[in-house]
Amino acid sequence: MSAKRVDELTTQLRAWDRAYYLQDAPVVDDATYDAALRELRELETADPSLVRPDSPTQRIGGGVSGGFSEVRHLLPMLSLANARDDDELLAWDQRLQKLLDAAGHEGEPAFVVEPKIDGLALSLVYRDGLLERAVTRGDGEAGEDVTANVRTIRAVPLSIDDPNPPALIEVRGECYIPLEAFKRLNEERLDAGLPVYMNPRNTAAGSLRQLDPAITAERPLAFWSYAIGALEGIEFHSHHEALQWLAARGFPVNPRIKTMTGIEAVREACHAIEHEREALGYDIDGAVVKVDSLALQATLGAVGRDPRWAIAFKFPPTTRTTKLLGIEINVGRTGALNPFAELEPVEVGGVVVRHATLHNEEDINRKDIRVGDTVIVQRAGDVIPQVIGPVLEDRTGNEQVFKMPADCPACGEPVVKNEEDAKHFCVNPRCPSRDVEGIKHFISRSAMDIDGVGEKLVDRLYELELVRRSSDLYALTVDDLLPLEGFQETSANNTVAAIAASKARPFGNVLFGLGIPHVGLVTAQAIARAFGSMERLLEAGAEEIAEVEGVGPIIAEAVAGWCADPERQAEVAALQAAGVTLELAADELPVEDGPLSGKTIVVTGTLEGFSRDEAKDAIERLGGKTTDSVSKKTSYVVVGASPGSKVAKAEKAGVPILDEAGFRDLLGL
DNA sequence: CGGCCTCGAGTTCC
DNA sequence: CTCGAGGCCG
Repeated sequence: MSAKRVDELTTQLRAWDRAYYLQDAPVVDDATYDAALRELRELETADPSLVRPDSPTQRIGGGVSGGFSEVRHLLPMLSLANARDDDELLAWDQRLQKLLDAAGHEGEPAFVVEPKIDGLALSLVYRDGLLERAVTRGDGEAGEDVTANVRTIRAVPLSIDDPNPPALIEVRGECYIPLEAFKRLNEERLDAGLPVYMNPRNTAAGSLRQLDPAITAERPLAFWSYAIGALEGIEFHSHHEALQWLAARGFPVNPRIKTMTGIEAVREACHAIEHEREALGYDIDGAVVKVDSLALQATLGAVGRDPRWAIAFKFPPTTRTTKLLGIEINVGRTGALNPFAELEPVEVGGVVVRHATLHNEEDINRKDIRVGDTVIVQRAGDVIPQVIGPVLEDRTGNEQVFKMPADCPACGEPVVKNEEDAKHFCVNPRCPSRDVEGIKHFISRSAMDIDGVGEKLVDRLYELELVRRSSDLYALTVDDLLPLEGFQETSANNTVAAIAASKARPFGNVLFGLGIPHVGLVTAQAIARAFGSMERLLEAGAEEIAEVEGVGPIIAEAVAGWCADPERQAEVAALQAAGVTLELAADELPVEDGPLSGKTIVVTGTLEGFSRDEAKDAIERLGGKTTDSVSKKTSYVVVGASPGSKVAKAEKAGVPILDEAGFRDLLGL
């Protein structure tokens, strides 16, 4: 009896959810909806055996979570290349046509054009039809597990409406807050005397990161599905087929998504969406164009992290005008003088902008930006604000043309500018600004990752002459910190401990932290692996350094020059004395005698189970070497999806070709 | 030598 | 995220 009623109520509530979120047409008032939900909850309380995992009452169930764990995506979530205007869109189409012609495809491909929702990308994994996991995009490789919070979003189905759901399907889409709901939310907050939220996107992001799902449940989050990721037990042939499949099974799919042929139709569709922008009821920042056929998508592949088969057509960003109060200069750790605009605060696209970068003197003068001008400020999406140019009609004649100072604003030494460089440089090696920025670089996440020492603290420690070089950090004591404002026994202890903990950072990160010009994290790690220790690197000459993969004469010279400087050598010695790791750990050492020793392996195309880095890591851990180009010396070429020209080259050179399964065998997996 | 790709450096805001 | 520059393939 009750079981039947539970079924009825579940079906009814789901239909209402769908009407509300999919057709944007609520068919019942809140009271009726709540009454049905309450009745269902009572029945379930009376007989807990009736509770189904996908019952509408089970949206808030997880309780308070203890933070969010990082989860690796089943397949990387790619980013999108941008087209800022029609020309760039047409250029993309031409590149596409050329690649397709080369691949023997005839005629124009079909495209799908979709509004690009300004929200947060999510990955929803359904196993056997039930929502198992929801993860934020993160860096594309791994994101945060927000399952408990996403379950509270009524637009997200807890189960797939299908009697025979696939074993596994990853649904991707955008979580967002509709503008109307956002306005209402802010009105409620005003009434309650709470501060209002700035914009829907950030509020949606904040809502998903709530530790208590009950709070997330109260936020008006919505969802559009727009892609499929990992799959098992089902196959699609085109993007629009996948979207239709989703729409038929209870997933919200944006009704403005259209399929068409020919770039001219695509262009018109993009502009049509742009014209509708204000009337949509949610924020968008462009249109996304995708090649419809999944086979063609595979043929086209990706460049870096951007798939070649899709592009984001960006709408011109929101712009505002404001007054340019002044132009200030930062001196970076490399000595580069970076001018930035001091602006009268102005709200652009939901954020108050006070500063904007101005790149260099030439750029400022080419745009004819003068201090005192009314300037146009632009902010695309949530990207860095830019000063586009002056409003010439507002000129009074009192504006000042900008000139880069002749002396460094931080140390007063003369500034140097080479003809061929765009930037001015302070070349004083003891410039305080360069020192401080160097220390900030040292503590940064990718370098020593010293939590508990922030930029402000570095500034203060430098002023107080407690820390003048990075190595001085390791001499800091609790007694040094206690007199500083904001430090108690506990916080001082934590800071000292965090600094000490950084001594164990891998050599590659330490080398990066030293701040050698042209040496970023990737290059630092390559050099670290090639030399094994700081000691060996210091002995090496430029020529030997240039043999490292990805290092040419310019970088090699920069490294050798750095190593030859007695002051740098003293700094290295101080770090050594402090106990900082200056050599590879045992598990990072090039394996002398592994199963792949002496083998050179090239990986091409996209592998299912490995990112490029992971594949490289796995090979190196077994003693093998990886390179990018196929030659007679290559032992194997590992070929993933959508490979490039390397396959043909491998065949020609008679190099054995492995697919992913063969690669796993090789690795002994 | 030209073009493509990858990497480095600096930046803003919450 | 973007711009510029270094490295490397063709």
